[in-house]
Amino acid sequence: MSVIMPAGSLTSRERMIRTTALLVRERGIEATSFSDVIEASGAPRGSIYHHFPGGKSQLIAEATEWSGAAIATGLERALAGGDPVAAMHAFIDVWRGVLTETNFDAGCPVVAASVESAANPGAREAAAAAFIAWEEALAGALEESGAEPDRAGSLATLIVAAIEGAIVQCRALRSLDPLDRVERELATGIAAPTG
Amino acid sequence: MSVIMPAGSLTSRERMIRTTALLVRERGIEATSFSDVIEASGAPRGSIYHHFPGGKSQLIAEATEWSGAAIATGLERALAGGDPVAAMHAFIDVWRGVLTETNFDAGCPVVAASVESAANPGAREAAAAAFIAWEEALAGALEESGAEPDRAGSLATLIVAAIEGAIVQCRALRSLDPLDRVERELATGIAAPTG
DNA sequence: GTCTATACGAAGATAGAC
DNA sequence: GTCTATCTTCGTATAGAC
Repeated sequence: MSVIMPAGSLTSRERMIRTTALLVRERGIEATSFSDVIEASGAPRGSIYHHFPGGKSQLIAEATEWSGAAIATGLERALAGGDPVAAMHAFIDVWRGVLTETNFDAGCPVVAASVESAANPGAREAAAAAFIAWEEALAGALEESGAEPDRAGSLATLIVAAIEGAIVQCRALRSLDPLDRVERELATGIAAPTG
Repeated sequence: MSVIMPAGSLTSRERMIRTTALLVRERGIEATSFSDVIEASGAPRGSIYHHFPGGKSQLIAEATEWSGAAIATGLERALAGGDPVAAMHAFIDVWRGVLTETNFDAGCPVVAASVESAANPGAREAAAAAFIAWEEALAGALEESGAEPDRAGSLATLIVAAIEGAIVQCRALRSLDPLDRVERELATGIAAPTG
């Protein structure tokens, strides 16, 4: 890669990774082919194995890693406001946007990586790392705003699991209802933690 | 199909559907081929398009439908005891068994149907029907045991979403921790519903 | 870094015999 | 209801020129 990299531009390699992530969140891993990535990204066909000598496994793993990091960044930005409940609403709003803008065709690429991890161990590892990173960020924010350290971790896992599960349901039902319901229940549960 | 059907036996067609469901929960839809189903079920190759003239789309849709119904049956049986919280624990225990017995290779086939629904509209519809059926059963039981009708529905959605999301995380992490944490949080949340 | 050409296998699907 | 054979398409991956 050249040392000169104008701000805002993307290398062919980066475009391929982003495009792969976008395709995977709609079709899944196995249904996303090199041809699809080439066509959608405009990347040159001959450079696939130059940039990704490990072939599709490597491309998928890197796309999953990129997705996990991108989502983590968005989550951390929301959490920086200091209010975990408000951050959760903002985070859910982003997913609402993804679902409606794609007519419920897109979901979370990290979930796809887990569901189709049998032939993609690298993607599975990247998915695991993503879940851990998201939940650590959430748990830290929950603790800072007064949650018992013992419960912050499990509450963070509940939030991530419920949102991801709701997204899956939204895609199947082609409706935002599951996400709306989960948001409502999570908000009351976090605001009034008992037990 | 013959009229004579000894109890406990399965037709070739039924075996194919069950086997497909088991393969899909491990590999996903796209990574499950006819050859895999033939080999794993022992079904004769020449009968695929006899039983499923709609090809793979039909087989996948029927396998998703069967999975949804099987899980609904298990859930309703657990709920028949009259204690929704106990039923939830029992339900989660079943998933713990699936995860450990398959060394975290298997998840929920209905989730796979949603994630890979782009090329499988029939599977998507079957997944949607499954989610609705599970949540109606849960919501009914929650109402009967005293939950406000208004909240029973959203609580049922939260439970299903959280468990499904936890299963996805368990597969990625190869650990039961996410399911354990979600179970704990759900139990306290249902036992002490505020808001 | 990108190109073309191609090898090679596997997939879903169909036809026609038994 | 099941078999074999085959068609066609598409997938990943590689080789070697530019």
